[in-house]
Formats: sequence, C-alpha cells, structure tokens
Amino acid sequence: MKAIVDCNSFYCGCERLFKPDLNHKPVIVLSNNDGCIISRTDEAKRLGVEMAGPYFKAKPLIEKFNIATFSSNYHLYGDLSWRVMETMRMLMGKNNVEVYSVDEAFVDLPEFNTEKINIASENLKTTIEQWTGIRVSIGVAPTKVLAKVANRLAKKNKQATNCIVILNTEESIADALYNTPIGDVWGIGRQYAEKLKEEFAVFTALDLRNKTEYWAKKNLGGVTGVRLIKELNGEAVIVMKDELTEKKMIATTRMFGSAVNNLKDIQEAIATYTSRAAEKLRRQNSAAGIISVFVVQKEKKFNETFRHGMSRSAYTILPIATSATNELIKAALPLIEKIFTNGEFYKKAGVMLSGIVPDINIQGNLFNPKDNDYKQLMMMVDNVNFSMRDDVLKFASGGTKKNWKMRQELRSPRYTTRWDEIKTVS
DNA sequence: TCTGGGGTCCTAGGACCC
DNA sequence: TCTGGGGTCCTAGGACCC
Repeated sequence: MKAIVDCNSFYCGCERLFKPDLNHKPVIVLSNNDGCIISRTDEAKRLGVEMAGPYFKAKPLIEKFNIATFSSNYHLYGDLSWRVMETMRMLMGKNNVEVYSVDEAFVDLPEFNTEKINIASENLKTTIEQWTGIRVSIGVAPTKVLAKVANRLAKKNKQATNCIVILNTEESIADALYNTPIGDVWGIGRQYAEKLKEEFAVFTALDLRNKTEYWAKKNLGGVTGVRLIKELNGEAVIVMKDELTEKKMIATTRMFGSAVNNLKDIQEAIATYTSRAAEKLRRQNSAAGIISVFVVQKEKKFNETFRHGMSRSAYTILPIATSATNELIKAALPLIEKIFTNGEFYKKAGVMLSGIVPDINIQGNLFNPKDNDYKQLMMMVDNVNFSMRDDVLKFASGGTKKNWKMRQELRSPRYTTRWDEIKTVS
C-alpha cells in the first residue's frame, strides 16, 4: 500500500506555529514578490480567496475580512519541512519515504491488514503533529494515484475523517472515484479536463477508470495516460523513486521587485542566481555542461491592451562541466550582454543549468592543485553559508545594493534558522 | 524500371505537478 | 502599478547513420 502524507495549508501552518492567535482565523501566504496567493487556510478559502489568484485582486477582500497576510519565508518553511520529513523517516524507515514536494511525501506501507494500517496512519499523523506542530492529512490506497484521491477526500472532510482516508476495498475505491471530479485527478490538468468533459463525457475519476488503455494511449498523452488508467485500476506502475536521484536541470529565476533597465543590475542579479544554482548543483555532487540565461521584458501598453513582454535567451556549452560558481558566472555574464537591449525595461531574469553529470572530481584532483583549491574554496563557502543559513560569503559580482531585489514586505521572522530572529516570550 | 528499413540523437514544445 | 518559481516526463520531427 502507498500513503501520501500532505501538510494542511503548509505555509500558513508554519506561520501559525509562531502566532497561535491566528489559529481558526483566515491566513494567506504570498508568492515571491508578493505576486499571488500560494497558500490559504480553510477559513480564507471560505471567505472566497482564490488559490493562485493575484494578490492585488484579492486585496479588497483581504482588507474587508482582515485576513492575516504573509510574504513567503522560505527559510522557515524549508526548516519545518525538513523536520516533518525527518520525523517520517524515523518512524517509517528512511528508504520507505519519498519526498515529493516541500509539503508532501509518499510512504511505502507493508501489506498490513486494515486495522494495522489504521494504527500506523494515526500514529504517523499524531507524532508529526506533536513533534513539529504541523498538521497533516493522510491518504492510503494500493497506488499513488489512488492515494492522492484518498488524500483529497481526507482534506475535504477533515472533521468526518480526522484527516485520514484509507481505500482498501473495491467498494470504497469505486465510491471515492465517483466523488472525485475529473479535474481533481492527479495528472489531469486544465487542458485534459476540458477535453475529457467535452469530447468524451468523462466527468469523474470513475468515468475515467472505465476507459480502456488503448483509448488512453490515443487520447490522453500516450504512455502517460495508460499509466494513469492502470493506477486508477489498482495496478501500481508509478514506482517509488530513489531519494538520491539527481536533478537533470537546475534553474534559479526571479521576477525583479521593479523593472530594471540597466545592464549592470541585470548582471548582478544573474551572478546572484548563478551562485544559488551552483549551490544546488554542488549539493547533489554534480557538474553542469551547459548554462543558459534568459530575460523577460516588461509588458507594454499597446492600444489599451497589454502586450506580453518578450523573452530572450542564450546559452553556452562549457568546455568542461563544472560546479564552480566563479566559472559559471564567467560564462553567464557575456550571455546577458548578448540578449540585453539598451533602453528596454526588464521584469524577470533567470539562469538554467543542464547537461548535468556527476562531478567526478568532487574529492579534488591530486594532479591539478588549482582545481583542488577551488573545490576547497567552494566547500568552505557552502559550509559557512549553510551553517549561517544565509549568504554570509558571496561573489562581488552579485552586487551589494540589489536594486533588482524582489518585494517581500510582509515576511515573518526566520524564527528557526536565525538567532537574531528567534521568538522571544515575555 | 526505380528509391528500404531500422535506428540514434537532439531539440522544441506541450502538458503536468506543487 | 499589479499575476511565482522550480521542476518532470513525453512526443514529434529533423538530421544523420548504415
């Protein structure tokens, strides 16, 4: 059996942890740059706050009902996420937990009987809540897709289910599928949902389950669709992934706080993003063979309508795959000059690393002391920055003024990762 | 007269996820 | 004034090979 453990309104839950007066009150968390709403509590949902809706549009509602609003605080969420995952690994065994996202993990459960599954799920839920203060919902079923279905129902009916739904009989599965609209199935996005309803009269997960694999191959994205049908029918084909699989692409991209029109600011931003991307690269002991950068122009008003900002990109194939921040920055900066146009305003930029290979020189190269030096330097930079949970050491090309930095006006303190922001009780 | 069959690798782009 | 960031997987089609 597979379980999916999902934190309830995770980012909001993290904020509430340090502001218990917000319990049972509506709370929302905004995306980077305070652009849109990426987490909301049930109370906020009931007031009509749209998920992923733009902040400025929801502002009247937020003010009217005095909804507590936070900019995202990834230091805090990252740390609490780690605690939740670590708790699961301790209880269920390291190799049975697959972290799927910052607030979700799949857990491989042995073939227990119903009673044992119940006990295990209960125990998992209460322990996570006791140890970390974060509330979770758990869905259990024979496959990942069905576990997702169960989890959705658990979250929808928190009171009745106590946030745990177990689907392990034919009837319970069929019933759950019948109560799941097609657009809420894991793997069915907006496009497919439309198509399924209009062309094939498929309205629920149950309707979809009754389709053939041949049909899915033709109409639902080929092998992806076939997998989905199998999973809905209880055949586990989406396997648990090894925790250690490396990323094949690493990106760091950001909107600017306000539009930027000078080359130097963009280069500073790109240098900073490159540092961040290089850290991610080193964390998985990889090196990148290709670096690409892109910029997006600010949209322009054009006869009363807004025209989408143009996007331009450029890439370089590096002579040798590397994970050294300085080498990557050196490759990235000229690319920006290539795509930058004087006089234009830009709202976003980013760096992408690909052609990712294992960094075979990770131990340092005995015969090339220069290479060794940089590795030790990078390791030191990473260690210092990680232990301080902040960029204490950085490259000068990243700049110090940061005219382009994103807006984060409502961020809470980094309670758990910074001594000077720790919560005080008086 | 008349132009196979099988394969690889790469890129762009679409669809999805949280 | 004003809509995030970071990924994954898959397919189609072109270039190229024997």
